[in-house]
Amino acid sequence: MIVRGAPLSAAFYDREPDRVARELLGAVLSLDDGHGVVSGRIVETEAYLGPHDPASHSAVGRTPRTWHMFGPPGTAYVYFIYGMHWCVNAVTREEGYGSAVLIRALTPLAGLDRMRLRRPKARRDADLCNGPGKLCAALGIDRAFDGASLTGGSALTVCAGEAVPDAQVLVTPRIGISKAVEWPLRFVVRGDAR
DNA sequence: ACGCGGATGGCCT
DNA sequence: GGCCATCCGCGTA
Repeated sequence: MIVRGAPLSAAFYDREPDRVARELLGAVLSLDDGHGVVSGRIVETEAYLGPHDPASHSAVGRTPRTWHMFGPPGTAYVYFIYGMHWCVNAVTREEGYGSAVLIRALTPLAGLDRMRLRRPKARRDADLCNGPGKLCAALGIDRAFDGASLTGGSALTVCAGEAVPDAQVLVTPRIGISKAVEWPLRFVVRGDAR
């Protein structure tokens, strides 16, 4: 069975973040930690448009924390939040612009045994990766991957998967933010995330 | 099935 | 000093 195609290219990411967020649904995020591959199908994303988007980290400018959000398209921007969680983004548009897509949920595909070890509190497999902090814990994504390329050549990659038809895509406002709360920039595969 | 609050630490003002 | 692009457990129903 084919669950994973070629890595998505820099050209894929070098477009408007909402477009990339929509098309990232169905793609496969995978991390090879040297013992094997841990991966999941992307089922929830959010677009952060850039410096003019009040909810975007890039709105504060290029600081040490937000540095890699201004990197070239296809870069991983990984940040630490609430004193204990990591979250991973895929940088979009041209280098220096500052837009990205937050990966919010995965359906586990491979390496479930390793995910369970890293997420002992998950009672069901469905709870392994159904949140931005949870999926980073399950895959073992942390500061070490901030600035890594997702387009191949690093241990963390995003590969083509089965396309998700429009009829299965739900668009809603973004979650957990306090600015620009109405903007419809969250993309969810119906019935698959949350 | 909800809603609420505590944990926990780095970063910007 | 205050604010987080969160998660989890506990309370009420």
